[in-house]
Amino acid sequence: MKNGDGAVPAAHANPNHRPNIEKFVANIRRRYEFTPSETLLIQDRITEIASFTPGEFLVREGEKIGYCSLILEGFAARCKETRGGDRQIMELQIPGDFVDLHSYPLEVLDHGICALAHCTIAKLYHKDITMLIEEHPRLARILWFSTMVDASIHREWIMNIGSRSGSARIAHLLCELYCRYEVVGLTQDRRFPFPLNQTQIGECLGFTQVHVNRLLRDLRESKLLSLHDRQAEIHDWDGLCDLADFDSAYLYLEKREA
Amino acid sequence: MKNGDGAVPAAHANPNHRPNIEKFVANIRRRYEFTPSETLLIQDRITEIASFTPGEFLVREGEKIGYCSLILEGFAARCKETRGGDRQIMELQIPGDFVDLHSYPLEVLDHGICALAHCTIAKLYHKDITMLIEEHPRLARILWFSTMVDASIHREWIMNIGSRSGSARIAHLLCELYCRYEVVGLTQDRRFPFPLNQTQIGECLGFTQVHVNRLLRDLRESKLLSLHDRQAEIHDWDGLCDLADFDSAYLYLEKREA
DNA sequence: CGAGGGGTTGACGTTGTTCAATGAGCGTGG
DNA sequence: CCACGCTCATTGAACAACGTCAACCCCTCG
Repeated sequence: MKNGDGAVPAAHANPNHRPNIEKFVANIRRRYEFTPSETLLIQDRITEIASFTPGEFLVREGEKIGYCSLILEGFAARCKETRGGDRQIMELQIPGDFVDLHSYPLEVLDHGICALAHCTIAKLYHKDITMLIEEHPRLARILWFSTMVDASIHREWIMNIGSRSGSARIAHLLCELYCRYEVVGLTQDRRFPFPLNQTQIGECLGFTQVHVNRLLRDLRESKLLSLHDRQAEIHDWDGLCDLADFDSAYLYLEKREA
Repeated sequence: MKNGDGAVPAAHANPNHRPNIEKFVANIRRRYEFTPSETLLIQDRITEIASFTPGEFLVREGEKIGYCSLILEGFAARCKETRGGDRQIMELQIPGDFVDLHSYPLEVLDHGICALAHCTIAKLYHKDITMLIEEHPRLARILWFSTMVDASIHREWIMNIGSRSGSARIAHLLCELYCRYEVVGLTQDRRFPFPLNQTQIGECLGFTQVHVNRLLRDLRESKLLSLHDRQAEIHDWDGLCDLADFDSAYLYLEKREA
């Protein structure tokens, strides 16, 4: 899974020496003007790349770490463990997500971050973030905004789990991911990467694996969506949005001032 | 029902009269050093006070407003409406909460904020926040932190609704509120203000009013907690925490550096 | 070849919803 | 003052949604 489309207006003359953060930049540029030189500011603060295999934790619940992780490739989840040993997933993270930027103001993370597929991440140390935003207050605003979109996604998940029917919950999860993948250019036709098994889908939505299986069968038989080979395929986008009562406003995909 | 905007032409006609933001400051001082002069910085930017009656909206979903609301007195909720006309509550807000600080980075709010008891709020305009944090970058960090605690609370609610049993969900809700009320000095013994009816409790937890009624009966009969006269009374704190699997870490109540 | 991870299905128990009726408390207008 | 309408809490009975347990399948990997 290499960066297939080297599209970003060359901030990096030499891609071997700077990490490829084009998907993160795509997320920003969807909402703000963002120049190649601003991209460079961030790239130059990244001194470490790390990778994780499925099941490994990027950060553990309660851990105090001095850096934030930007996902370059792969798939991860914010999660907490219940007393009974089960797990609740509270957000899915895809390439381009600045997944634990929350730890910058919070210092200690209330939840863990677990790789669900092989992940490559870039580390940005808190002290470097501090320097960046002191020199470029505009970046502070953009980063703050980015964490507030996470909060908005959390709220929509509360809505999803608390208020929607079983199949609507799954439909909504897939609608969200489709929209987010589209921003970073990882959809083709109506397909996108979806490495979760049925147990993990259940951990997102508060269902057992068996129940997820039955709901997925319903969705398949209604010709709305299907899952194959760690990919999701949406067969009827309008029908899916309608079932899910999906409105992408909470993802804040529109361009803004400033 | 008229809009509460400017309903009260301000306890503010008198410029010497500064709004009482002591509960907000108590929230900050629980986590950060915060001087009286820093308190003044904020007080002097507050030019308007407003009040709202139960059921009125401080902000409507999708509304673009130019200010943030700090709750001085009362009780409010972040909520969204479902297609079916039902409502999901995603966070409860008490005095001292900077309830829609989220709108500062987001500009438009993805959810509404509804008064559940008579509320008095102080308005802080976005342009004034911008000036404040430009001149005092430390405030930016404190405000960002404050919004990240909201995100952490959202995550715990996802956990609550997605993973806990019926009575544990109610127990957890009450444990959280007790801890937050204690920070702002509004508990006495094991009692604190709790103006929600059973329907509204259901809107927080994804239950019907009828089911909430039965769960509350169970909690009462287990001598864990009871609700009277718009107040909650906890009879067995340890037992309640145990049932709820409650750990206050996600509220970030400890003092921090910087 | 067997072990192990994932998906699928059936039978049955539990949790939560729906519909409906009843009562307690409280404010309003006659 | 009482009668009335309103909100809120309470309870029962029928029903739907979801979980639990268990079996079985397919595929991959060693």
